[in-house]
Amino acid sequence: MSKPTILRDSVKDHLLHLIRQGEIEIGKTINLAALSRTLNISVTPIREALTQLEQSRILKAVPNRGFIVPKLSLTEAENLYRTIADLEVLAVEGTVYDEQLVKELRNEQLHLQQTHTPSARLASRVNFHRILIKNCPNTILTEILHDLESRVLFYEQMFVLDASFYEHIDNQNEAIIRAIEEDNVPTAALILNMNWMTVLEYVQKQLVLQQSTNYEVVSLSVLKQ
Amino acid sequence: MSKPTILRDSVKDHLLHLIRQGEIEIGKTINLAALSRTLNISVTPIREALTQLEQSRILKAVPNRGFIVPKLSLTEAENLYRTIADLEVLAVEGTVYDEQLVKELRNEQLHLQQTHTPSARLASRVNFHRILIKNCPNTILTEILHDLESRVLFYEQMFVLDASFYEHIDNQNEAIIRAIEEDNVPTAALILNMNWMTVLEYVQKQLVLQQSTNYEVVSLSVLKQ
DNA sequence: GGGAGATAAATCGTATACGATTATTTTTAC
DNA sequence: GTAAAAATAATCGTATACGATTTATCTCCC
Repeated sequence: MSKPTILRDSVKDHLLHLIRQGEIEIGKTINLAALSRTLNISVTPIREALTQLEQSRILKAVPNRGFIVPKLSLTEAENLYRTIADLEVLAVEGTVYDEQLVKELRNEQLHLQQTHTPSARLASRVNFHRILIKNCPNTILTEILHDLESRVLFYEQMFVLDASFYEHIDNQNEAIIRAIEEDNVPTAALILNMNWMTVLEYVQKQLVLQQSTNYEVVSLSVLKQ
Repeated sequence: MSKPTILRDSVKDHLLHLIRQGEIEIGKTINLAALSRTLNISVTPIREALTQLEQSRILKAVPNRGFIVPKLSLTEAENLYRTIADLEVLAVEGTVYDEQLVKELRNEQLHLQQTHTPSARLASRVNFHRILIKNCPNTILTEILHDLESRVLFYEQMFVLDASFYEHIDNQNEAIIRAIEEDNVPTAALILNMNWMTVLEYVQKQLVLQQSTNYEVVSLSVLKQ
């Protein structure tokens, strides 16, 4: 006897997928009527899903205008990534790593090394972190982490991360696994924190670049006058 | 130029108030039609608010039956309070306590000492913690804490906390303030953690009591047969 | 060509309607 | 009297309708 499908849950998954694929542009209103036609359902469950994503802070509701993916500020990026790092360290410290779990980490690490498209790499990186906290007994903590990671995924996929970035990540993941294998949790935690700080630095760099690109566009249009 | 009122936000506040006042019984479906009549609005924004509270995990949606306040399990209580304690310690470690903030803490502590009804004490205790993290620069962290505390408030108000509990809290708050005044953050953090563990122990005790009370009721009805 | 104002079109947020499901009440059988 | 089945009422989740607001387009004037 299977659980009934609630449309808002399906819509929420679909929306998250669209967001993660970068198919929703920052600042642009998500069009309810278009979504309704695409999904062939009414706007009611769509709105319910959207308001849930608003509650998650993945989306922002602009009254009378609709729902948008908000721009990520430098400050918010910093706060998000620092919090993720801190929480994941807590989760790792609360986890017992048996052989099976280490094996899964190793497999995902191998997969990350063998994968070459940005989206596949991102997915693999995400999986690595999911496996890392998979056996954490504190489900509240893992739920929060899951939510926070959902929030940053969109921005990461947007910044078509390059090869040197993944080489760096690769090395850090490797070191994390090794520390875990040696039951050296403090070291694993330390490298894990560094790992997230690496991501933060990269995202911040891209945000600054993006900002100065926008500034140049504005400057050019001023010169046109 | 003020922001337009979005009904679901007002409804959400109202629902949270009802929940915190214990006016919604655990496990019983929240009646949409009754709420619609009470608030004199349609069920649409009510459902939007409810689905947001579902997303917050304050409520649970039971398909085709509606929304309920879920029962708090011992495990979940432990995970919630441990996570709150850990996060609040992080927030305190990231906060600079100036004279003004310490003064506010002192005032709230005095208020807690002078207040005698359970609901006023709970409100004061909550305020104390809010002031404690008020100047934390990491707004992501404070948002998460705010959400987590919302989740446990209902259960705390339900367990009409007694005088010895508040005496204990009082002492711990006093010690936290003193440690902060001495710029001794590690000690403040330690006592803060103990503070939340005290609350956890009390809530767990009440949950166990409640459980055995329910067991007795079931046993009596079996004997009747 | 650009800005301002007016108008039309599109869209949002909420209300209402309705079929499906659950809860409650009534009826039937033992 | 009790349990099970049937009938009825209540409610949920979704679709549709509609007034309010925003966006896009058009026209006029400088």
